[in-house]
Amino acid sequence: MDHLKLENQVCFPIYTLAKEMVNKYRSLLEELELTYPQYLVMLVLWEKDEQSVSAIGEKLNLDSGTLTPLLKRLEQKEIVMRKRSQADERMVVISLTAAGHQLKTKAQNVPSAMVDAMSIPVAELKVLKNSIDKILSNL
Amino acid sequence: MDHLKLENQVCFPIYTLAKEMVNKYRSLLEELELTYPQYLVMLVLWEKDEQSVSAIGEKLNLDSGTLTPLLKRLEQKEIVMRKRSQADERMVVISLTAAGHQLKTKAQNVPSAMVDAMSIPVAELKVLKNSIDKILSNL
DNA sequence: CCATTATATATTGTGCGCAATATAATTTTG
DNA sequence: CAAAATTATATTGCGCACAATATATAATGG
Repeated sequence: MDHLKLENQVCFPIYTLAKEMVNKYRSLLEELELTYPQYLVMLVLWEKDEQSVSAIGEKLNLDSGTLTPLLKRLEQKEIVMRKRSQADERMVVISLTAAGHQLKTKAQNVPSAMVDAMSIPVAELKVLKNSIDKILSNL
Repeated sequence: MDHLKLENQVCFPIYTLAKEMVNKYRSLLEELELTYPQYLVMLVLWEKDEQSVSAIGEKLNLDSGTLTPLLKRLEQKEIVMRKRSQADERMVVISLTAAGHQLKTKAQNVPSAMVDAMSIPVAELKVLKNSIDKILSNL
C-alpha cells in the first residue's frame, strides 16, 4: 500500500472535518456575529466569568498571539471587557458585559443544531470522541 | 446536561486534534521545508503530475484564494512549475520539477512517523476514519 | 457572429494559529 | 535589597482558509 496516497491518509479526513465543522458553525453563528474561535472563548466565559487571558488560553490551547487580537475584537463588539488585574498588573482579566451574558440565551440551540447537522448516532459520536481524546493525549 | 459546556462539546476535540496534528506535522515536515497544506498539495501531485489548480482544489477542498498563493510559494521553492494551459488559457497547470519529484523519497517515512506519534491501534484508526467520513458526507 | 453566460484563476480583505520576539511586572536568588 | 530569572501579555510576521470580487478566457444561444 502506498502510504503517500491521499486516500490512505488518516489525518486528511480529520483536517477536512475540522474545516467543514468550522464552515458549518459559520452559518450557525452568523446570527450571533461570532466566529467559531470567538464562540469557544464565549463558552469558556459563560462557564466562569472573569478569567485571565492565559486561563482561557490553557482551556482552548491558544496563545496570546491568537487571543489578544481575538479578545480585542470581542471587546469592540462590546460583549467582553478587558482589564488589568489589580493584584498582578501583568494579567488581563476578561469579563462578560451584560450583552455578553445575554448572548448565551441566543446560543442555546447551537450545539443541538450542530449535532443534527452531523447526523450521526450519539453512541458513535461517543466512540469517536473517545478515540480523539486518546490520540490527543498521545500527541 | 449543559450543552454549552466546553467539556460536552463534540467539535472542540476535533478542532483541537486537527491543530495538534498540524503542529506534529510541522516538526515532521521541517526537513522537507513544507507546511501541512503544502505537503497535501505535493501528495496530490506525486499521485498524478500536471494538474490544474481547480483539480487540486477539488481533491483538497481548497479554493483559488488559498491555492494561488500557496502554489506560488511552492514555485519559489522550485518544486513545482505553473504554466497556463495551451488548450484552455484560463487554466493553470501545475507540474513537478525534478526537485519536486525527488522530494517524494524524503517524504516516504512521514506517514508512518505520524501514525506512530498518534500511537493508536490501526483497527481503532479505521473505525475513527469511518465515522469521520460519515460525518463529512452529512455536513 | 456577437452578446450573454459560464468557467478558471487571481486579488483583496478579514480572522485565525503559531513562532519568535518585545515589554513590563513579579518572583527568586545570591 | 538588587540582579537575574520567570511570568503574562502584546507585537510582528508568515501562512493558511474563505468570502467577495475582479479579470480573462471559453462556451453558448439567438
